[in-house]
Amino acid sequence: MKLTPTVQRCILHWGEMASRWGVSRSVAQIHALLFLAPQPLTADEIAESLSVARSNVSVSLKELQSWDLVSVTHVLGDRRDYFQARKDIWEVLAMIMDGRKKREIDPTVQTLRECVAEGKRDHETPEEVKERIASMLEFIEEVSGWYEQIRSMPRPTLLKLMRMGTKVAKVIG
Amino acid sequence: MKLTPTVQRCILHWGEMASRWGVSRSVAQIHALLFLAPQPLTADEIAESLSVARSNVSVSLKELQSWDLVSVTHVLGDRRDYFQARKDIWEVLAMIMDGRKKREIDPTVQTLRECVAEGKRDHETPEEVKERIASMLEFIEEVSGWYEQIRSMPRPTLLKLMRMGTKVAKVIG
DNA sequence: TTTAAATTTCAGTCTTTCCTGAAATCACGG
DNA sequence: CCGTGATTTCAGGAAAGACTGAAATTTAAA
Repeated sequence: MKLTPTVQRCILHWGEMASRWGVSRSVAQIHALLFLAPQPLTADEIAESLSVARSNVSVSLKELQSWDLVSVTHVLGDRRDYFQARKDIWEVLAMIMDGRKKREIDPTVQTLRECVAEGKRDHETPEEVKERIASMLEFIEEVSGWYEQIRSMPRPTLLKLMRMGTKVAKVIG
Repeated sequence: MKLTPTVQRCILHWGEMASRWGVSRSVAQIHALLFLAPQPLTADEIAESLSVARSNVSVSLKELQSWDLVSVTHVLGDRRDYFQARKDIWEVLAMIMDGRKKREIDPTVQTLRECVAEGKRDHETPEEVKERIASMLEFIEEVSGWYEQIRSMPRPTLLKLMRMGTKVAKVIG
């Protein structure tokens, strides 16, 4: 399947951004392709469109599925898997944030908790340093908690809030 | 300068997280070290504490300075540069977000705008795809705009808002 | 079953990024 | 303006990560 120059450009840019965020280029490009694609695609179509190895597509799709960004569908009378991406951008963002929280933030909170606990019986680390570690933990926990709350809000409410911008500040006085 | 096990653990964990976010391990470790350090450190002290090459420290410090996370100070009668990191975690987060917005989000908006413009005279890309690109652009612009607003709020207001959590929703009814 | 298509695994290779150490440059006191 | 110590630059090496292609496995139709 041949990509139009406009689509190519989006996919290429997406791939470049990805590497800056610790995501492999293939994964990002495949995600971009599926996000833009009007219909679900087979792994072979993806491999051909992006000129990457079929096996790479397989691994990358597994990765995208683990992030809940891509799912599999089937076509009657066709054994091949067809892949489609979430199309709702808000959902996409939520999936990515949930994933990063689970994979990076939560383990960091865990480690910091252990460091703080360790600090209790550690007499070589200066108090000031221990306090900074503790306040870092507190900070991450606070932001995490806020994220959970935001996450639980119905989308229209969140949108309304966002669109109020700084005006919410006036309401809460 | 010898690091205590607790401090080492924090620095090591920070370094590991960094690579998942597209930041080099050295940069992250140096940042962690300076963030925890009670006093400013010289480049040599940093190199020794973390067992990395002096030149690596130099480059990494430049990187951290470009993010406005680290600054230079001097000690009377000492020619060497002393480095210190921002200690206010909220400020640290703000610097990182500002930096990523400037380096990744803004160029992405630029590219998407060009893609949308290109789409006007492009007749091979399906309408549906063009629309998805346009809505992606709109989405990023909306979130960016919201970020700018939040960014302009005084910290106490932001904190109050955050701590209200889902309760703000009730206020705006 | 058997067979063939579809998919996945994985060892090896390639790329990219990071880091080092030597040399160059800079900065300041004498 | 020379010399010493501090800092930076940069070419090359090392490490990490990504990608490929062949072989193995799975799947389902015949």
